[in-house]
Amino acid sequence: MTPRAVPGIFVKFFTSPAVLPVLPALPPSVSESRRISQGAVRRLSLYLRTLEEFLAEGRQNLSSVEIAERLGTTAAQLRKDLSLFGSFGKRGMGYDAEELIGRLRGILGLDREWRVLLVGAGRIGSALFAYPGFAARGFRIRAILDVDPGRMEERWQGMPIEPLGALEEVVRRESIDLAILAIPAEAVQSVIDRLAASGVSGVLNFAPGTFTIPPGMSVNEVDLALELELLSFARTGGGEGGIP
Amino acid sequence: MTPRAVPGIFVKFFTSPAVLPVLPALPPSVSESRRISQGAVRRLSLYLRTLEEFLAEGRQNLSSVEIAERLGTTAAQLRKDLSLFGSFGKRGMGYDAEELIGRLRGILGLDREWRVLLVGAGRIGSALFAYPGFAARGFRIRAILDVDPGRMEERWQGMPIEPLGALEEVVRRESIDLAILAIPAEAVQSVIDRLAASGVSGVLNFAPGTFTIPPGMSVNEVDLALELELLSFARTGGGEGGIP
DNA sequence: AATTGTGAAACGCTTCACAGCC
DNA sequence: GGCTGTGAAGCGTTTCACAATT
Repeated sequence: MTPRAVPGIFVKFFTSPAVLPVLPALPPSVSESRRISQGAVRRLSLYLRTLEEFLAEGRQNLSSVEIAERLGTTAAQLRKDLSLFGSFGKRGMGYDAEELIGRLRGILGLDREWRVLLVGAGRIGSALFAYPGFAARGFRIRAILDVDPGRMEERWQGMPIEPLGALEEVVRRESIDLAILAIPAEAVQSVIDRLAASGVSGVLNFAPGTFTIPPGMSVNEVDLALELELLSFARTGGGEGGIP
Repeated sequence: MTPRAVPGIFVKFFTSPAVLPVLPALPPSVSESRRISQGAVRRLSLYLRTLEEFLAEGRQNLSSVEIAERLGTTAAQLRKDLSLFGSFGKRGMGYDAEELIGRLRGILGLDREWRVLLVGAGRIGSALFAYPGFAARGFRIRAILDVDPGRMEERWQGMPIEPLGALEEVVRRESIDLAILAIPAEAVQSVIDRLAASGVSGVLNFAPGTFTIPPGMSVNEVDLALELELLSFARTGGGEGGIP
């Protein structure tokens, strides 16, 4: 009788597979609500990364075929994905790398800074704190929380580790937008609820489990063991298992 | 002109979205090759986790509705997924938790030990080395490699950090099945190639980038920044960006 | 009476193919 | 001539609904 449960995927209001709601966004006509699949959003991120690679190589003008080829996808897929948000190329010419990068950043919400709270200062928390990929995309870790009072003396790059009890205060003080949860599964539900009550509506969670997501909140789950299980399945070939 | 490129997904021989090839597996008739979607495999992992939760609570007999409800999916989806591999329930009765757990473990290849090589002893490598979720699923880290010669004095839980140059020797010595890559993106391609040449055919890679996957190899990419970008997209609502 | 397993229908995503534009 | 943007076709996945089974 779980009131609102959620799988290893994520959610906002949700329908079944993994769909993010999107407001007008204005491509075809005017005000018209659509839904963008998680797959499409993931691909937009990959297009952005690939364009940055090309730009670093000095390639300014690119066709959908070139971009798609490098990524191992198809040009039609790329053009269809972009067409969900507008029309960013020139017929006969292709795309301007710099311009498309700017557009994608805007679409993905990467044209601003995101103020991030790290909850959990264990090994995973420490690795994420130092992960350069976050800062490169505008995600700034502004505060660190941990349950263990023994950690309160520590400073990470000058940043104090504050007690979990201070969550609400810290969220307010630092105007936190998003939280990263690197804590044991047992602690996740309570932290999610407190974050939601404090107005934080985006959470990246690394502890596997089934949680109830408050309405309006987006939770993205990363289950590291599950990612390895995909490989054990692939290497096993589906495993015998069979039917009697 | 990349010969064989790959997106942020994974691959074995692959078709477009994300499909794992599966040998006979024997449900419907007999020898007949099918393909299981990555989504279905992910859900099987989630069913397994949920059944273990139920079993820990003392619930032995479960209906598809109960399992699906806890996970936030539908009973039809669960039954369809299971039917890809056989028929594991009793009509009118539901599923026996213990038996279905065993079947799922077999299907996912979790009924054995996997000998894992950790490449990269930086912060992420260190977090993964200590991650308890891997051991709980039978993934045993048997060796650690790093480029930095200064690390060679260290012992992690008694395990030496060996030089990257010893990769081939270590793979042979420890009969490595799978590798986890926690190294800079620049180093990934060469390590993938050397692993493939040494007979390691499953890789979990944490460095974002576009790589060429040798035939027969499965690579699963986890891009931590991309997981946060999904949240920035969700919170932005697709972002203005708009069309001129 | 309850619940599975599964064809068939519905749905959504990907690919095709070409009109429209540069 | 070359390449984008997009309706329509194709295809895979999810949902429905019911016959089969305990």
